[in-house]
Amino acid sequence: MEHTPLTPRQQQILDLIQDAIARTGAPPTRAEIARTLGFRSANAAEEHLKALARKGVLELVSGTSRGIRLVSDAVRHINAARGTHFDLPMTAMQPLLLPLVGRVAAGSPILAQEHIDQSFAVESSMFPTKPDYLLRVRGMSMRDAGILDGDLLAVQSTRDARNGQIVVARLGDEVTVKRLRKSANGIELLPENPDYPVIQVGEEDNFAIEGLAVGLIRNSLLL
Amino acid sequence: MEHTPLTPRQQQILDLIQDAIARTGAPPTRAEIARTLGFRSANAAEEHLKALARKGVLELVSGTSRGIRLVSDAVRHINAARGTHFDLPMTAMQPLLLPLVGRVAAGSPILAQEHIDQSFAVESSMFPTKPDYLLRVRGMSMRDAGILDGDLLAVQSTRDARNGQIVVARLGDEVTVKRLRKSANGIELLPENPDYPVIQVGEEDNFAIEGLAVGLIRNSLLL
DNA sequence: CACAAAACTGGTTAAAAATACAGGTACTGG
DNA sequence: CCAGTACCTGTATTTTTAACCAGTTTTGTG
Repeated sequence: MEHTPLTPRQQQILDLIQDAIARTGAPPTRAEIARTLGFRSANAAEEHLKALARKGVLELVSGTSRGIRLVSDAVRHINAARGTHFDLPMTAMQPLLLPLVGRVAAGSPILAQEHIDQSFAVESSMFPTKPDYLLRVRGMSMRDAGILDGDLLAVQSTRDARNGQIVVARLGDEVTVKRLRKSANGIELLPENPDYPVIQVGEEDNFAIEGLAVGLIRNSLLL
Repeated sequence: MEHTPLTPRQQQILDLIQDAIARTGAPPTRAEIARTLGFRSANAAEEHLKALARKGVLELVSGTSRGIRLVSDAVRHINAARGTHFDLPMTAMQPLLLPLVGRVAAGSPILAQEHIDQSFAVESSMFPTKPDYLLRVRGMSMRDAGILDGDLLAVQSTRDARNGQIVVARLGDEVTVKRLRKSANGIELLPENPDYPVIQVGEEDNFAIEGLAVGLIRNSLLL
């Protein structure tokens, strides 16, 4: 059952399906195909799928959503997806594996246990300074600095921060992210949200700077 | 993510999902899970999925059929390891080289030329959906969503966005980042900053969704 | 030119699917 | 004993999706 060659358009549809599977883990719907290619009707996609099914490169499972099965023969390089991204030779980058440590208190500080959820590989050149770990931010006390609940803060372990920098600070057993202010009166930790109080650091507070915020990653942007 | 171990039942659900993907090429629906395990209500499956999502072994894509995404095994295995940071086994990660395209207008939109400044390698599992490029955000129109001037927005090229998602949209020659609102009255682009106006999309506006914001990287945090 | 296949637009309909809500049982740690 | 969690049943509602029908435009070919 040697297949009739595919038309360019049909090949495009097939590539799109492979790409969707690679991206999302599931085949696309008719409507998604149509939208991606700019069709104004899902029926255009439907007919293409039927044509591809007739030619034997895929199989349609009737009545089930996303019921498109690629026939194994059509297993080709998934990388020939979209021109915009491509895989990187393994040797080309210098990855750091940064542990993601448990959620930090950011509001009225909650204790943060040093529990490593998982790790992320990031390129060492991604941030101006090499971070040592990622910290999941809890709370909205730094909202106006664009640091939101759930964000991953890239932190460099250091005891040495300058005035005005955003730091990870420990107060007793609790860890918090704040802007540092050193003045004649002593040290203050400033939230970036008027709903939260400024923290005055006392002598007996068991205070320490744990690290310096050097970057931020947000992966919870999608609804 | 063995921080919370799975219950036997939850492990069973997870195995079932992997099996379904292996056999049919797509994740199962709630009803299919329920049927396979003999549940009389699909809601039982729904709740198991939510529990698994809370424990981080999978992700649920809201509103889409079969919207179950398994978090890559590789990532989970790495998590068992500890230490501050260390080099990554070559096989363990799948790096993407994302081009950083020129600045986007975010305020009163300025045109954005598609000029690739440089590229960044990121781990494909860093964001819930695979991005295609990074876009440097210009302006403060999305300030209250925590997207600031200079941030790198991870964008997936797609024409297909849901109501309320943050999109990269083109209006004529200009590119802008806004929250999408689709209603009976038509399409609106909402800024997340009261100082900026809501954009009503007209029929003749040469409007198109360029992509979907899936994540954010800020490397300008250091003073 | 004539004609067919390919490639669509536009609309309809019924099934499939997600998802919320309101319960109900069994077990477990404090 | 109580609260919390895991694990379910059953019902309901709204989207999403597949699938079909009836046309139109484009394109290649004899």
